[in-house]
Amino acid sequence: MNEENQLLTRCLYFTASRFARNITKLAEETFDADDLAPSYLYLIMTVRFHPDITQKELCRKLSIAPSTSTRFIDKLEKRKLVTRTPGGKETFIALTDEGEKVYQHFRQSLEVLFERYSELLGREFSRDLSKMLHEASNKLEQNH
Amino acid sequence: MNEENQLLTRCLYFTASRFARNITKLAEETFDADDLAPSYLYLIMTVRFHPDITQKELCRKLSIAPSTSTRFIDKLEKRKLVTRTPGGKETFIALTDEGEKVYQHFRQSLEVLFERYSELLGREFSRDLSKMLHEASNKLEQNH
DNA sequence: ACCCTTCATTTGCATATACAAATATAAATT
DNA sequence: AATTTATATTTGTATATGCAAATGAAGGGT
Repeated sequence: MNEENQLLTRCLYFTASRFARNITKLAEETFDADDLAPSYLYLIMTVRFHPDITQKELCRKLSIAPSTSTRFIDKLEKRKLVTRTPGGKETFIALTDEGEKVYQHFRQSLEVLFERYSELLGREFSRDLSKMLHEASNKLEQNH
Repeated sequence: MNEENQLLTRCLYFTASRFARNITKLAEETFDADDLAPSYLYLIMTVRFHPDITQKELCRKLSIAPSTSTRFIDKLEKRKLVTRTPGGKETFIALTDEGEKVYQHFRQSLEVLFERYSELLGREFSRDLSKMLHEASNKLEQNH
Protein backbone atom coordinates (compact mmCIF):
# COMPACT_ATOMS: atom_id res chain seq x y z
CA MET A 1 0.00 0.00 0.00
CA ASN A 2 1.42 3.40 -0.99
CA GLU A 3 1.71 6.43 1.22
CA GLU A 4 -1.47 8.04 -0.01
CA ASN A 5 -3.64 5.02 0.67
CA GLN A 6 -1.98 4.65 4.02
CA LEU A 7 -2.99 8.15 4.90
CA LEU A 8 -6.53 7.82 3.62
CA THR A 9 -7.01 4.48 5.35
CA ARG A 10 -5.29 5.38 8.55
CA CYS A 11 -6.64 8.77 9.41
CA LEU A 12 -9.62 8.46 11.67
CA TYR A 13 -10.82 11.92 10.82
CA PHE A 14 -11.03 11.07 7.17
CA THR A 15 -12.42 7.56 7.44
CA ALA A 16 -14.98 8.66 10.01
CA SER A 17 -16.25 11.64 8.04
CA ARG A 18 -16.47 9.61 4.90
CA PHE A 19 -18.32 6.82 6.58
CA ALA A 20 -20.67 9.25 8.27
CA ARG A 21 -21.58 10.68 4.87
CA ASN A 22 -22.25 7.23 3.50
CA ILE A 23 -24.34 5.96 6.36
CA THR A 24 -26.26 9.23 6.51
CA LYS A 25 -27.25 8.77 2.92
CA LEU A 26 -28.46 5.26 3.68
CA ALA A 27 -30.37 6.50 6.71
CA GLU A 28 -32.03 9.28 4.75
CA GLU A 29 -33.15 6.85 2.09
CA THR A 30 -34.49 4.47 4.68
CA PHE A 31 -36.34 6.86 6.94
CA ASP A 32 -38.13 8.97 4.41
CA ALA A 33 -39.95 10.56 7.31
CA ASP A 34 -41.80 13.71 6.61
CA ASP A 35 -38.77 15.64 5.42
CA LEU A 36 -37.09 15.14 8.76
CA ALA A 37 -33.38 14.43 8.64
CA PRO A 38 -32.32 11.42 10.67
CA SER A 39 -30.83 13.51 13.45
CA TYR A 40 -34.24 14.96 14.28
CA LEU A 41 -35.53 11.48 14.78
CA TYR A 42 -32.84 10.79 17.32
CA LEU A 43 -33.82 13.86 19.18
CA ILE A 44 -37.42 12.72 19.15
CA MET A 45 -36.38 9.33 20.38
CA THR A 46 -34.39 10.77 23.24
CA VAL A 47 -37.26 12.99 24.29
CA ARG A 48 -39.57 10.04 24.15
CA PHE A 49 -37.44 8.12 26.62
CA HIS A 50 -37.00 11.17 28.85
CA PRO A 51 -40.16 13.21 28.93
CA ASP A 52 -39.54 16.78 30.06
CA ILE A 53 -35.83 16.50 29.51
CA THR A 54 -33.96 19.81 29.47
CA GLN A 55 -32.22 21.06 26.39
CA LYS A 56 -28.88 20.91 28.04
CA GLU A 57 -29.35 17.27 28.81
CA LEU A 58 -30.46 16.64 25.26
CA CYS A 59 -27.31 18.27 23.98
CA ARG A 60 -25.24 16.09 26.21
CA LYS A 61 -26.95 12.88 25.22
CA LEU A 62 -26.84 13.63 21.51
CA SER A 63 -23.48 15.39 21.46
CA ILE A 64 -24.80 18.42 19.66
CA ALA A 65 -24.16 22.10 20.33
CA PRO A 66 -26.78 24.08 22.23
CA SER A 67 -27.51 26.25 19.24
CA THR A 68 -28.15 23.17 17.17
CA SER A 69 -30.66 21.93 19.71
CA THR A 70 -32.47 25.25 19.60
CA ARG A 71 -32.80 25.03 15.84
CA PHE A 72 -33.91 21.42 15.89
CA ILE A 73 -36.52 22.10 18.53
CA ASP A 74 -37.74 25.18 16.66
CA LYS A 75 -38.49 23.02 13.69
CA LEU A 76 -40.03 20.18 15.65
CA GLU A 77 -42.16 22.56 17.66
CA LYS A 78 -43.40 24.26 14.52
CA ARG A 79 -44.49 20.85 13.25
CA LYS A 80 -46.16 20.16 16.59
CA LEU A 81 -44.04 17.11 17.33
CA VAL A 82 -42.61 18.43 20.58
CA THR A 83 -43.52 21.07 23.14
CA ARG A 84 -41.33 23.55 24.96
CA THR A 85 -42.09 24.36 28.57
CA PRO A 86 -39.95 27.13 29.96
CA GLY A 87 -39.11 26.68 33.61
CA GLY A 88 -36.70 29.19 34.99
CA LYS A 89 -33.56 29.27 32.99
CA GLU A 90 -34.14 25.80 31.65
CA THR A 91 -36.55 24.63 29.02
CA PHE A 92 -38.28 21.27 29.22
CA ILE A 93 -39.07 19.35 26.10
CA ALA A 94 -41.78 16.75 25.67
CA LEU A 95 -43.40 14.84 22.84
CA THR A 96 -46.87 15.55 21.53
CA ASP A 97 -49.17 12.74 20.46
CA GLU A 98 -48.19 13.42 16.91
CA GLY A 99 -44.56 13.19 17.96
CA GLU A 100 -45.21 9.83 19.53
CA LYS A 101 -46.67 8.63 16.25
CA VAL A 102 -43.62 9.81 14.37
CA TYR A 103 -41.47 8.01 16.90
CA GLN A 104 -43.34 4.76 16.37
CA HIS A 105 -42.89 5.02 12.66
CA PHE A 106 -39.25 5.87 13.09
CA ARG A 107 -38.76 2.93 15.40
CA GLN A 108 -39.81 0.63 12.61
CA SER A 109 -37.67 2.31 10.00
CA LEU A 110 -34.77 1.90 12.36
CA GLU A 111 -35.12 -1.84 12.18
CA VAL A 112 -35.11 -1.60 8.43
CA LEU A 113 -31.95 0.47 8.55
CA PHE A 114 -30.31 -2.09 10.86
CA GLU A 115 -31.26 -4.81 8.41
CA ARG A 116 -29.94 -2.93 5.42
CA TYR A 117 -26.53 -2.20 6.75
CA SER A 118 -26.19 -5.51 8.52
CA GLU A 119 -26.72 -7.17 5.21
CA LEU A 120 -24.06 -5.07 3.55
CA LEU A 121 -21.51 -5.06 6.34
CA GLY A 122 -22.26 -8.19 8.30
CA ARG A 123 -24.22 -8.34 11.50
CA GLU A 124 -21.37 -8.82 13.88
CA PHE A 125 -19.11 -6.35 12.13
CA SER A 126 -21.82 -3.71 12.36
CA ARG A 127 -22.38 -4.33 16.00
CA ASP A 128 -18.67 -4.14 16.76
CA LEU A 129 -18.15 -1.02 14.71
CA SER A 130 -21.03 0.77 16.34
CA LYS A 131 -19.84 -0.18 19.78
CA MET A 132 -16.34 1.02 19.03
CA LEU A 133 -17.61 4.33 17.72
CA HIS A 134 -19.71 4.77 20.80
CA GLU A 135 -16.81 4.10 23.14
CA ALA A 136 -14.47 6.26 21.14
CA SER A 137 -16.86 9.21 21.31
CA ASN A 138 -17.14 8.79 25.03
CA LYS A 139 -13.40 8.88 25.40
CA LEU A 140 -12.97 11.93 23.19
CA GLU A 141 -15.72 13.77 25.03
CA GLN A 142 -14.23 12.93 28.39
CA ASN A 143 -11.17 14.91 27.40
CA HIS A 144 -13.24 17.87 26.17
CA MET B 1 -28.78 -1.69 29.29
CA ASN B 2 -32.18 -0.17 28.58
CA GLU B 3 -33.83 0.17 25.21
CA GLU B 4 -32.77 3.75 24.67
CA ASN B 5 -29.11 3.08 25.29
CA GLN B 6 -29.34 0.04 23.10
CA LEU B 7 -30.61 2.16 20.28
CA LEU B 8 -28.06 4.92 20.75
CA THR B 9 -25.20 2.46 21.04
CA ARG B 10 -26.33 0.14 18.33
CA CYS B 11 -27.30 2.44 15.52
CA LEU B 12 -24.41 2.94 13.20
CA TYR B 13 -25.91 6.09 11.78
CA PHE B 14 -26.01 7.70 15.15
CA THR B 15 -22.70 6.49 16.52
CA ALA B 16 -20.93 7.36 13.28
CA SER B 17 -22.31 10.88 13.01
CA ARG B 18 -21.55 11.57 16.62
CA PHE B 19 -18.04 10.29 16.34
CA ALA B 20 -17.48 12.24 13.14
CA ARG B 21 -18.44 15.43 14.96
CA ASN B 22 -16.05 14.66 17.77
CA ILE B 23 -13.09 13.75 15.66
CA THR B 24 -13.70 16.72 13.37
CA LYS B 25 -13.46 19.01 16.31
CA LEU B 26 -10.17 17.42 17.32
CA ALA B 27 -8.87 17.71 13.76
CA GLU B 28 -9.84 21.36 13.51
CA GLU B 29 -8.06 22.12 16.74
CA THR B 30 -4.99 20.26 15.60
CA PHE B 31 -4.65 21.55 12.06
CA ASP B 32 -5.22 25.21 12.61
CA ALA B 33 -4.24 25.73 8.97
CA ASP B 34 -5.01 29.04 7.46
CA ASP B 35 -8.74 28.81 8.05
CA LEU B 36 -8.93 25.68 5.95
CA ALA B 37 -11.25 23.01 7.26
CA PRO B 38 -9.68 19.56 7.46
CA SER B 39 -11.53 18.30 4.41
CA TYR B 40 -9.74 20.81 2.20
CA LEU B 41 -6.46 19.41 3.36
CA TYR B 42 -7.47 15.95 2.25
CA LEU B 43 -8.30 17.30 -1.13
CA ILE B 44 -4.92 18.96 -1.29
CA MET B 45 -3.27 15.76 -0.27
CA THR B 46 -5.04 13.78 -2.93
CA VAL B 47 -4.11 16.26 -5.62
CA ARG B 48 -0.56 16.16 -4.43
CA PHE B 49 -0.39 12.40 -4.97
CA HIS B 50 -2.17 12.65 -8.31
CA PRO B 51 -1.11 15.74 -10.16
CA ASP B 52 -3.60 16.72 -12.85
CA ILE B 53 -6.29 14.52 -11.44
CA THR B 54 -9.79 15.20 -12.75
CA GLN B 55 -12.53 16.45 -10.50
CA LYS B 56 -14.58 13.35 -11.02
CA GLU B 57 -11.73 11.22 -9.83
CA LEU B 58 -11.25 13.48 -6.83
CA CYS B 59 -14.90 13.08 -5.93
CA ARG B 60 -14.58 9.35 -6.15
CA LYS B 61 -11.47 9.18 -4.01
CA LEU B 62 -12.81 11.50 -1.36
CA SER B 63 -16.43 10.38 -1.52
CA ILE B 64 -17.75 13.87 -1.93
CA ALA B 65 -20.45 15.16 -4.28
CA PRO B 66 -19.36 16.93 -7.47
CA SER B 67 -20.84 20.20 -6.33
CA THR B 68 -18.83 19.99 -3.16
CA SER B 69 -15.65 19.52 -5.13
CA THR B 70 -16.45 22.57 -7.23
CA ARG B 71 -16.86 24.67 -4.12
CA PHE B 72 -13.72 23.34 -2.49
CA ILE B 73 -11.68 23.96 -5.58
CA ASP B 74 -13.13 27.44 -5.98
CA LYS B 75 -11.84 28.32 -2.56
CA LEU B 76 -8.47 26.66 -2.99
CA GLU B 77 -8.00 28.26 -6.38
CA LYS B 78 -8.82 31.66 -4.99
CA ARG B 79 -6.11 31.15 -2.39
CA LYS B 80 -3.73 30.02 -5.11
CA LEU B 81 -3.20 26.59 -3.63
CA VAL B 82 -4.40 24.67 -6.67
CA THR B 83 -4.86 25.36 -10.38
CA ARG B 84 -7.68 24.36 -12.68
CA THR B 85 -6.87 23.35 -16.24
CA PRO B 86 -9.94 22.81 -18.37
CA GLY B 87 -9.49 20.04 -20.94
CA GLY B 88 -12.60 19.22 -22.87
CA LYS B 89 -15.38 18.32 -20.55
CA GLU B 90 -13.02 17.48 -17.78
CA THR B 91 -11.04 19.73 -15.52
CA PHE B 92 -7.59 18.88 -14.28
CA ILE B 93 -6.44 19.98 -10.87
CA ALA B 94 -2.88 20.48 -9.75
CA LEU B 95 -1.04 21.95 -6.77
CA THR B 96 0.77 25.25 -6.84
CA ASP B 97 4.05 25.72 -4.99
CA GLU B 98 2.13 27.39 -2.23
CA GLY B 99 -0.19 24.38 -2.17
CA GLU B 100 2.77 22.08 -1.80
CA LYS B 101 3.88 24.10 1.19
CA VAL B 102 0.48 23.84 2.78
CA TYR B 103 0.58 20.12 2.16
CA GLN B 104 3.93 19.77 3.91
CA HIS B 105 2.62 21.61 6.90
CA PHE B 106 -0.53 19.55 6.90
CA ARG B 107 1.47 16.36 6.68
CA GLN B 108 3.12 17.22 9.96
CA SER B 109 -0.10 18.21 11.68
CA LEU B 110 -1.49 14.89 10.61
CA GLU B 111 1.12 13.13 12.69
CA VAL B 112 0.15 15.26 15.63
CA LEU B 113 -3.48 14.35 15.11
CA PHE B 114 -2.58 10.65 14.96
CA GLU B 115 -0.69 11.04 18.21
CA ARG B 116 -3.50 12.84 19.92
CA TYR B 117 -6.21 10.38 19.20
CA SER B 118 -3.97 7.38 19.61
CA GLU B 119 -3.24 8.55 23.07
CA LEU B 120 -6.89 8.92 23.91
CA LEU B 121 -8.19 5.81 22.17
CA GLY B 122 -5.23 3.49 22.07
CA ARG B 123 -2.98 2.93 19.14
CA GLU B 124 -4.27 -0.42 18.06
CA PHE B 125 -7.88 0.47 18.67
CA SER B 126 -7.50 3.55 16.46
CA ARG B 127 -5.89 1.59 13.70
CA ASP B 128 -8.61 -1.05 13.78
CA LEU B 129 -11.41 1.45 13.93
CA SER B 130 -10.06 3.41 11.01
CA LYS B 131 -9.59 0.29 8.96
CA MET B 132 -13.10 -0.86 9.70
CA LEU B 133 -14.56 2.49 8.71
CA HIS B 134 -12.61 2.42 5.50
CA GLU B 135 -13.83 -1.05 4.59
CA ALA B 136 -17.36 -0.25 5.59
CA SER B 137 -17.44 2.81 3.35
CA ASN B 138 -16.16 0.76 0.47
CA LYS B 139 -18.91 -1.76 0.94
CA LEU B 140 -21.64 0.84 1.21
CA GLU B 141 -20.37 2.63 -1.87
CA GLN B 142 -20.22 -0.58 -3.85
CA ASN B 143 -23.97 -0.85 -3.45
CA HIS B 144 -24.55 2.76 -4.51
C1' DA C 1 -22.11 19.01 -41.08
C1' DC C 2 -26.19 18.45 -37.80
C1' DC C 3 -28.85 16.35 -34.02
C1' DC C 4 -29.01 13.37 -30.03
C1' DT C 5 -27.05 11.40 -26.28
C1' DT C 6 -23.78 11.12 -22.71
C1' DC C 7 -21.00 12.75 -19.34
C1' DA C 8 -18.32 16.46 -16.29
C1' DT C 9 -18.78 20.58 -14.13
C1' DT C 10 -21.24 24.44 -12.27
C1' DT C 11 -25.04 27.00 -10.16
C1' DG C 12 -29.15 27.63 -7.34
C1' DC C 13 -31.02 26.41 -3.39
C1' DA C 14 -31.54 24.03 1.03
C1' DT C 15 -29.96 22.24 5.51
C1' DA C 16 -27.17 20.52 9.46
C1' DT C 17 -24.12 22.15 12.29
C1' DA C 18 -20.95 25.12 14.92
C1' DC C 19 -18.94 29.27 17.43
C1' DA C 20 -19.35 33.59 19.60
C1' DA C 21 -22.10 37.13 21.29
C1' DA C 22 -26.46 38.39 23.29
C1' DT C 23 -30.17 37.56 26.39
C1' DA C 24 -32.70 35.73 30.27
C1' DT C 25 -33.13 33.72 34.51
C1' DA C 26 -31.53 31.94 38.92
C1' DA C 27 -28.18 31.82 42.70
C1' DA C 28 -24.83 33.90 45.63
C1' DT C 29 -22.66 37.58 47.98
C1' DT C 30 -22.59 41.79 49.97
C1' DA D 1 -32.82 44.04 48.73
C1' DA D 2 -29.31 45.18 45.18
C1' DT D 3 -25.54 43.78 42.62
C1' DT D 4 -22.67 40.45 40.84
C1' DT D 5 -21.90 35.90 39.06
C1' DA D 6 -23.16 31.66 36.97
C1' DT D 7 -25.75 29.05 33.86
C1' DA D 8 -29.29 27.88 29.89
C1' DT D 9 -31.11 29.27 25.80
C1' DT D 10 -31.35 32.04 21.67
C1' DT D 11 -29.68 34.74 17.79
C1' DG D 12 -26.36 36.22 14.30
C1' DT D 13 -23.36 34.55 11.21
C1' DA D 14 -20.56 31.26 8.78
C1' DT D 15 -19.52 26.87 6.49
C1' DA D 16 -19.59 22.05 4.74
C1' DT D 17 -22.26 19.49 2.23
C1' DG D 18 -25.86 17.65 -0.84
C1' DC D 19 -29.55 17.34 -4.60
C1' DA D 20 -31.55 18.75 -8.75
C1' DA D 21 -31.44 21.61 -12.60
C1' DA D 22 -28.56 24.06 -15.89
C1' DT D 23 -24.63 24.37 -18.75
C1' DG D 24 -20.99 22.96 -21.62
C1' DA D 25 -18.33 19.91 -24.23
C1' DA D 26 -17.56 15.19 -26.95
C1' DG D 27 -18.74 11.56 -29.71
C1' DG D 28 -22.02 8.62 -32.65
C1' DG D 29 -25.51 8.02 -36.05
C1' DT D 30 -27.89 9.82 -39.76
